[in-house]
Amino acid sequence: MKDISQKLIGLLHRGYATPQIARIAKRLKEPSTTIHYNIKKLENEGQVKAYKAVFDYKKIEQGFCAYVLLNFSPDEYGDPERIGRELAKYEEIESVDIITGDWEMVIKVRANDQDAYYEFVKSVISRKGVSKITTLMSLKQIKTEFVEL
Amino acid sequence: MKDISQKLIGLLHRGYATPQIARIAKRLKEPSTTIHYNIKKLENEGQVKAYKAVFDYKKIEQGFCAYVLLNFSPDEYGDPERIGRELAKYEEIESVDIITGDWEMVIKVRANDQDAYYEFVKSVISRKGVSKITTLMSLKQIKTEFVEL
DNA sequence: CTAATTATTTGAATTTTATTCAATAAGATA
DNA sequence: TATCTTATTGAATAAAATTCAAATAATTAG
Repeated sequence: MKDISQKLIGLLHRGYATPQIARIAKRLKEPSTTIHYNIKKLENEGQVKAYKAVFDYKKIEQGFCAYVLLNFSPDEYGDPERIGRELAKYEEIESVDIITGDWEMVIKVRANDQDAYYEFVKSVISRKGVSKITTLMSLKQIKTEFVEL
Repeated sequence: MKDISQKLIGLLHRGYATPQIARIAKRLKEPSTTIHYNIKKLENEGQVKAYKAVFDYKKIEQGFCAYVLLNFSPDEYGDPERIGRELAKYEEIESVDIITGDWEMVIKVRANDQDAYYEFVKSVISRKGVSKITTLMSLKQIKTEFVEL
C-alpha cells in the first residue's frame, strides 16, 4: 500500500488547488468565460498568492497550536525580518509577523503535540538573537485561515 | 462594467476552489484515479475543511493586520467560546483561539487601514464581557496561512 | 492459517470543466 | 469624435475530473 495521504497533505498545504470557475459562474450568474477572464486578471496582478487546502488539524496529527511572542537581543544578528524569513521556511510555522509593542515578532506554530512543539522551540526558535520567548498555547481553535472549525 | 473582482475575492476567501488532481498526479507520479480516490477519502473523513485562495492582502485593500489579545470579565456573559464563535462570523477575522496565560483569547484581524480597524474594534470587539484589549499591530507580514509573502 | 471481507489501485470510458479564440461592447484617452 | 485599450461573451477545443469495473492488496473472522 502506498501512503499517499501524507504526500497529499504536504502538497495541498500551500498550493496545488485551483478555483472552481464553473461553480463560481453559476453562483454569480455570469458566463464562465467572464469569470475565467477576471480570475486570470486577479492572478496576473498578483492579488492571489495561492490556492490551497485548509485542514482539520486535529485529524491530521497537528492538533497542537501556539502563538509565540518573540524578543530579540539588539546587538547580535540584528535583523528581525531576516530571522522571520528564515523561520517562515519551516512548514510547522503558519504565520510570521513583525509587530509593534512589547514584543517584536509573533509566529503561529502547529505541531503534533506539546512534546513536538517543545522540540521545535528548542531546535528552531531558540537561537542566538532571540532574547525572550512567550508562548500563548491554544486551548481551543475556533477559526483559522478564515475557516470556522 | 461589472465589478466582479470583489465578488470573486469574497467567494475565494473561504472556498470555491478545488484540488488539481492531474497536477498532483504528475508530481507524485501516480495515476490520477489513485489521487482522486485518496483526495475524496481525505474529504470524506473530514480531514480537509476547505479549498481556498490566499491573497496578497495589501493588493486587495486589506493591508492592515493585527493580533488582538482579549480578557473577559468573569461575571457577565461568561462563556469565551460562545463569544469566540460569534466573532468568528466576521469575515474581517482570520482566526480565533482560546488560549492559556495572561489573556484568554487571541484573534487575528484584517482591515483596509488603521481607521477601519479602529471602527471594527469599537463596533464589534469592544462589548460587554470584554474587560481588556491589547493590540499587536503587524508592521510586516512575512508569512500567512502557510504562504510566504 | 485460510477464507471471506473490505479497502485500495488502476485503465478505459464518460462527463464535466477549463481554456482558447474571435467577435463585440464598453470605457478611456487624446 | 476617433482611436486605443480593456472587458464581456458564445462557440469550439482541449484538458481535467469523475465514474465504472476489474484486479490487487490488506484486514478480519472463523
